[in-house]
Amino acid sequence: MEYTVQKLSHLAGVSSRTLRYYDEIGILKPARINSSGYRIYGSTEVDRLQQILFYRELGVGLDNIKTILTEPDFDGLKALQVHREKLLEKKEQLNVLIANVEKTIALNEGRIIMSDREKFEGFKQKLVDDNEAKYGQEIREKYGDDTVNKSNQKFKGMTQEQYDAMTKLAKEINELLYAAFRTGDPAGELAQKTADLHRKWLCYTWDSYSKEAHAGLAQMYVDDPRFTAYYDEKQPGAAEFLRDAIFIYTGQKA
Amino acid sequence: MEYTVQKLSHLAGVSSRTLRYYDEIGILKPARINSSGYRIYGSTEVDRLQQILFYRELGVGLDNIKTILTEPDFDGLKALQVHREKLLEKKEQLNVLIANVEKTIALNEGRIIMSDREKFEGFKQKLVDDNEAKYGQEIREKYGDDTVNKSNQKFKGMTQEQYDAMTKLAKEINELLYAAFRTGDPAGELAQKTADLHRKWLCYTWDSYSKEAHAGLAQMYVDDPRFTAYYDEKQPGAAEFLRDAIFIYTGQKA
DNA sequence: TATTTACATTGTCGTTACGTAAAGGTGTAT
DNA sequence: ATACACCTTTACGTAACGACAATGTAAATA
Repeated sequence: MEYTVQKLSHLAGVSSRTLRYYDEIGILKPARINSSGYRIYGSTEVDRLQQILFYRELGVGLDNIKTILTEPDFDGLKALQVHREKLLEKKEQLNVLIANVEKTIALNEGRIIMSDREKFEGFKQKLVDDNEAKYGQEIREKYGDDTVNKSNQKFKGMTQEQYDAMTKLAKEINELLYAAFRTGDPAGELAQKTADLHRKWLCYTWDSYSKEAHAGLAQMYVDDPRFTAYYDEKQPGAAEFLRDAIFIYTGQKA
Repeated sequence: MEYTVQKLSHLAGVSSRTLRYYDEIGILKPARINSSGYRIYGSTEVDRLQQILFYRELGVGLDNIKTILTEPDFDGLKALQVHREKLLEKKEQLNVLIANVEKTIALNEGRIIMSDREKFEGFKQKLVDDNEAKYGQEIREKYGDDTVNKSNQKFKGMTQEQYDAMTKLAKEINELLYAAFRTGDPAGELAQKTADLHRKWLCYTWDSYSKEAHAGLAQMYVDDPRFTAYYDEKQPGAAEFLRDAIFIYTGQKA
C-alpha cells in the first residue's frame, strides 16, 4: 500500500505540512519520490510515523525522537526516564505557579471580605512568601534552613502592633541613613545610631543576634544588586555607606 | 534615581536584552532617551517592571501582561482566574503525559524480568490503553461508558488461549476478507462468511451482540480513516467492502 | 592624553513545531 | 476543455528572548 502526503496525513491524523516538515528535518523520509515530485510513503514509513507519534504524544522533542529512532542501539528506556524527570520538574514548577496564582487571587478576592486582622495575616504571609521566592535559596544556603524558618516564624508570629513598630523603625532607619550619608562619615554619631537601630530592627525577626551575622548581612546589601537597589533607590551609595557603618559598629575590619 | 539598561537589568535580575525587547514590544518604555541614545529608566519604570515580573512569574504571557497593565480598568483578578484555569489544564495534560511515560517505562523495564504470564497481562493492558487513547472518546460517545468498560474488562479477563484464538481469528478474517474482496461480491459466500467470522470475533469482547451495533461499527471502519487504514493497508477498498458485506449480513440497507 | 575596558546602540539570525498563504505544476472527473 | 482536488517549493509568522555582529560612547587607567 502506498500513500501520498494527504492520504498518510489523514491516516495518521496529522497535517500534510507536518509530513513535509518531518521530511525536511529528516525524521521521516518518503519511500520514494514519483516522476511528478510527489512524496510516496510505504508501510515502513507508516510504522515509523507511528513510532514518532508515540514518542511525540509523550511530549518528547522531535530532535530526541530522531535520536531514539535513528541510533539502533540507543537506550530508549533511559531517554524516557530522563524525559520523565523533566516532566516531573515541569509539574513541580506548574504547581508552584498555580499555588501562587491562587494565593494572589485569594488575596485580591479577600480585599473585599477580609477583616483587617485577616488582611494583615495574609499580608504578612505574602511578604514572607515573596521574600522566600526572591532570596530564599541564597539566604537558606548562607544561614541554613533552621535560622530562616525561625525568622519567618517569628515574623508571622508578630502582632500588628509589633509589625507596625517594625515598619516604623525601618522608616526611621532609612531617614537616619540618608541623614548620616550626607555627613559622609560612617564612624560618626548619626551613622552609628543608624547601625544600632538596624540591629534593633533585625532583632524583630532574628532569633539570636551576632555581630558576624549582622556584618554579613551588611555586606550582602552591597553584593546583591537587589538589596542594593532598596537602599540606593533614593540615595546612590547608601547601601555601601550602611555597610561601612555596620562594619565599624560590629568591629568588623573593612 | 536613574538607571541605564545594565543597571536596571542587574537590579531586577533580567538581561539587558530583555529590557530592550520590552521596549520594542512597548510593554516597558524608558523614561527618556539621553543625548547618546541610551535608555534611561526612572523609579516609575522600576515599579512597572516589578509588576511585569510579578505577572511573568505567574506564567502570564507578555501580551496579557501588557493588557493588564495598560488598561486601567482591566479586571486583573478575572485575568488571573482565567490564567489559573489554563494552568490547571496544563497540569492535567502533564499528569496524563507522566502517567503514560511511566507506564511505558514500566513496560520496558518489565520486559526483562516479567514472566510470560505477566508480560501477557501487561500487553493486554497496553492494548486497551492504546485503544483508549486512540478511539476512547469517540467510542465512548457512541456506545456509552458502560459498554466500553465492559468490553475492556472482558478483554482483560481473557486467558492467553482465548487471546491467541482471537488473534488467530482476526488473521483468518483478514485473509478471508481479501479473498472475498477479489470476488467483488459482498453478498457472495466468501464475503458473508467473513462477516460471520467478524461477528464471532466481536463477541470475544462484546458483552452483547446486536445487528445494529455490528453495522454501526462496520460503517465506522469506513468513516474513520484510522480504522480504514487498518483494513486498507494491504488492499485499498477492503474496508468499504467489509462494510457492504456486514450490511448485507445484518440486513442493514446500504 | 592615548588607550583600554566596559557599556551602549541597532540589526539580524536562531530557537520549536509547525500554520498559513502564495505561486505554480499535476491528476482526475465531468 | 475546464473545473477541482491535490501536489510542489518558498517563505513569513509564532513567544520570548539568546547570541552574535558592527559600531558608537563613557569611564578608567598608563
